[in-house]
Amino acid sequence: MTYRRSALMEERLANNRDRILLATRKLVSEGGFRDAQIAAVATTAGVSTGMIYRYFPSKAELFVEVLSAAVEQEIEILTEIANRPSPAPTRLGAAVVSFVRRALAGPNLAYAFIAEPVDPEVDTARIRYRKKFGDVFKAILVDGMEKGEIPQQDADASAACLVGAFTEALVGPMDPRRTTRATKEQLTESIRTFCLRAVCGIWKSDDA
Amino acid sequence: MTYRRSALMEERLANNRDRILLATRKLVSEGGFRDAQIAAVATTAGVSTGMIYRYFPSKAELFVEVLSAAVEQEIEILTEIANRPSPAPTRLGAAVVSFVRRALAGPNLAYAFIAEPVDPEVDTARIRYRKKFGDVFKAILVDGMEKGEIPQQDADASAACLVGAFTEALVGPMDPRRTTRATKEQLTESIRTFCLRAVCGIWKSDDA
DNA sequence: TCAAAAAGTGAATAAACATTCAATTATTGA
DNA sequence: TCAATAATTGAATGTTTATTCACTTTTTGA
Repeated sequence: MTYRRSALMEERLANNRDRILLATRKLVSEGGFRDAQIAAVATTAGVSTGMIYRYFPSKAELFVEVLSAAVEQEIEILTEIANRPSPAPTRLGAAVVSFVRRALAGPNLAYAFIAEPVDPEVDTARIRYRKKFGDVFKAILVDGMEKGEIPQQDADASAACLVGAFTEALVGPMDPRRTTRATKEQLTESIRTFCLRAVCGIWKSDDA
Repeated sequence: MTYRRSALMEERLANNRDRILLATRKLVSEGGFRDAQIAAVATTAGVSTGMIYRYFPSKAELFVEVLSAAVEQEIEILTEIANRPSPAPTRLGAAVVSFVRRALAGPNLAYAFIAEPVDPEVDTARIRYRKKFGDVFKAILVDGMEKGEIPQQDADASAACLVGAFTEALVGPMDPRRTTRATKEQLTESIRTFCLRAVCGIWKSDDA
């Protein structure tokens, strides 16, 4: 054989893959899956369309990987909050605020995460990830109920409701461009209050 | 002129239109907008594809009309509940339960209402209708706050959260086919509890 | 019954994209 | 430098559907 991948080449390949993922993520963040056609991804990543198929078997799998990476990162952050030693309501509020702040901060995948992707394969993944997302909140609820910090309730239903509540409040009403910092903080606070009261009955204000 | 529409003909035309709308609604209920291709709609309605374009300028406008009719009917029911003389929390709980029960009862547009349609034109309509939907709940909240039945809160945010909460709880977790009547009632109750506590702090149980 | 006008049909057209692949360029080790 | 191999390209292909339109059938009023 007169060809074997050098370390440099290996790196360049990995680089290409990352560039494609990044480009996809960017497009999806800005305009949803709708705007992330293969041609657009290729242009944004600075590669050819054929290139993309060297790294990903199909558009659907590319989308799934983008979604998965985004959700896993998000879940990691929220899990850290969920495992803190503070009281369950405090952790829950902190988790909600953490997610909402990031979502309001700039273009992100929140919308694509909620919305229905065109592709059934991606859709399946999306539902799975939403469920996983809810599980973080469910864990806080279950823990809080055990410790008597949160009243008894249907943890599955409450977790789903929580996820629905703060995602809807984010997607629906706001044009992200015409929103000041203060308005955003106000909305964040309103959502936190809603979510805390929803599961605790009473709103507690301590941050974390 | 040797042709003018007779009353009978007029009726048949209206009938065709309705059949097309009904067929679209059926397909969307069962498989989302994805499954409602013009060809499928035509077959289901028992007309030709060309026919559809005699009654609707485009697929998008057909979809919007289906969505609009469904939402308006839903809003009418909920508005009636919102205008009852009972205390605001009672009305709110009743409205939530009313919507959830219908959604769980069988194939319906709940999913399509929440999910992202493929077409931007339909998407715009969808967001508008979701907002309208939230307004019914907002009205109950505002009224309840005035009467001191509901604690002061950001009515816009709470309304959005409510809509998100009960729609998510409906779409996410359940396979409608593998769910018993009892389970459905249980879920309905869990959602009601969540929503009531979310805006009132305390859960009251009276039906309506 | 007849001709004008409209309703109705569905095969053909068109547009939008994902995917492929023959050809080209780059990399590697000898 | 060279041949072998891999990476890369982007025009061509295939697919999926909305939409159109030339043609057929039905309806209407005289």
